Amino acid sequence: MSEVRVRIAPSPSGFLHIGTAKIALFNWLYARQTGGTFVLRLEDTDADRTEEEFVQAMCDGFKWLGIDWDEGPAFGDEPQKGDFGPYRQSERNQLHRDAGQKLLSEGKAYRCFCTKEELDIERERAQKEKRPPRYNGKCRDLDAAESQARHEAGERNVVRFKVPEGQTIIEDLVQGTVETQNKEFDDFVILKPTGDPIFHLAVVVDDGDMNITHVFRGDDHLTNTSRHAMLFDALGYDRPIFAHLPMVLDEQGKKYSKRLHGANVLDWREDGYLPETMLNYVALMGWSPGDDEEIFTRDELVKAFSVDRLGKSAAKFDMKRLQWINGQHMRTMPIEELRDRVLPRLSEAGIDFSGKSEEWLTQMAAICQEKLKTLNEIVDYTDFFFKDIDEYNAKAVKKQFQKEGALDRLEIILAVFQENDCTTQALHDAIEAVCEEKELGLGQINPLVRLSLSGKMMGPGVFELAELLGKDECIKRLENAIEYVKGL
RNA sequence: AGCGUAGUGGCCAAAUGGUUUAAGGCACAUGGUUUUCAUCCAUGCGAUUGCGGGUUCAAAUCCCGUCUACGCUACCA
Repeated sequence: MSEVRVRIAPSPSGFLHIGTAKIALFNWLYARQTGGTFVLRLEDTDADRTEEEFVQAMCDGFKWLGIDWDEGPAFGDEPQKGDFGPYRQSERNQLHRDAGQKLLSEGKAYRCFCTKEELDIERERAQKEKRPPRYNGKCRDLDAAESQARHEAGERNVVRFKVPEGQTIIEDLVQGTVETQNKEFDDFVILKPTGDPIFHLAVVVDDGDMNITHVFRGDDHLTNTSRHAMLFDALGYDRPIFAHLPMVLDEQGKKYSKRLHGANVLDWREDGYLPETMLNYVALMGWSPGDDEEIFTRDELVKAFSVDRLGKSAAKFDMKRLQWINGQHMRTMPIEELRDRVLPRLSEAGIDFSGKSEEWLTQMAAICQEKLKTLNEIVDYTDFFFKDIDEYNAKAVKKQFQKEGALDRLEIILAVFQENDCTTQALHDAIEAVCEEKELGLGQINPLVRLSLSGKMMGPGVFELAELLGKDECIKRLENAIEYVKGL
């Protein structure tokens, strides 16, 4: 068996779609696991929809996910890689034309002079009579010489593939044996009047010429695969092994629309999700490990992946599950790494942390690690460190500051802070001791501390955050809180 | 209209004829964890395996039918 060669062939008409990412992931996993080659090929034949910035945007998505390619086209700073180029379909046009001509000259295809209008009428009639809409093969048996003459005279025509008799059998890695009667297919077009290829011809030629051995793609192509198989055969290529994967559905169970937030994989980066989360989650939509393991790093995925555990049914996107997976990854991440990933989110929120030491920032990340579900939540969890409290959480004010005895308790807390070292341990012990002495519960003290120091009712542990805030600042904030409560 | 694929608790899914009174996780609920939110831990909740037949001693698993969803049937990709 020759070396595994797989590919992802997106049409760069925008961003990297979550569905494309899923397909790319499985191709990539297979390549990495087998030591094979992962090829990036751009299906950019739809010229007006393809722009260089789209190519860049799409590849930014791949890079963020950590899906790297061994062969692919040049763009931006990327050099062309690989010996099977060009890797843009638009630059392979002549190859496709030649393949079409070859089939024509071998009698495996023929020119069709039917007009579009004729065919439209025929199709409509078929619909009305509840017959399957298929081309009737009118031009199939046209005399070759006559056909050529009409073509040379400039008569508009397309080239159709002459679908052979018999049946086509595909051994799909996911779908199993797919057997189709060739008579279910009409003679489909392979070359447009301009001589440009139709998609089906182009992919087959490209996959054939690039020696692609395995094709993992969306199951929307399952029916097309029989056509492709016939084309592979007719052109004398070895057929690759196919694996048709179910597509990604949105939370309503519909095909993931491009317009939906989250269709772009980079939307998830923006929302504070980790690339390994996306890989992990998407892998679990359509593949399951044999055991109860659910959390996988990129490397673990490469190791654990196996073709025979791919599923056939489509899965709906589930935000809650994604969040959970993200939390799991955040928790196992080295603290320095979490710090470095979280800091840019603070910058984006306009928070200036340049005055803090690296050690302090690491500590800040550490006290949040067990609580965060997304990177973005860091802002809500820590912004009070970097600015004065301009407003106390209204609900918390009602629940804490406006309670009977709040002021007395704040005075007690202030005394504790004044008399003790401002460390997690010291504060904890001191508060506990005071609680016992005054017969108070921690629940009557800690929420007041939190609210006074952070203005919020949630966040990192109170003593931990107090230590990071520093003694002077804590005392100042407690005094402010006392003034505030007096004014109520 | 033909052909194709899928249908297991709200969601992801395991189990391809029997060790299953259908795993596990998410979500949800309750309790505990230095208050609350979150995390974590524990417990719990919840499925006549789309529906109807059949084969079998035995079916989520095999067969037939049916419904629903999606895909392909483009001079789109």
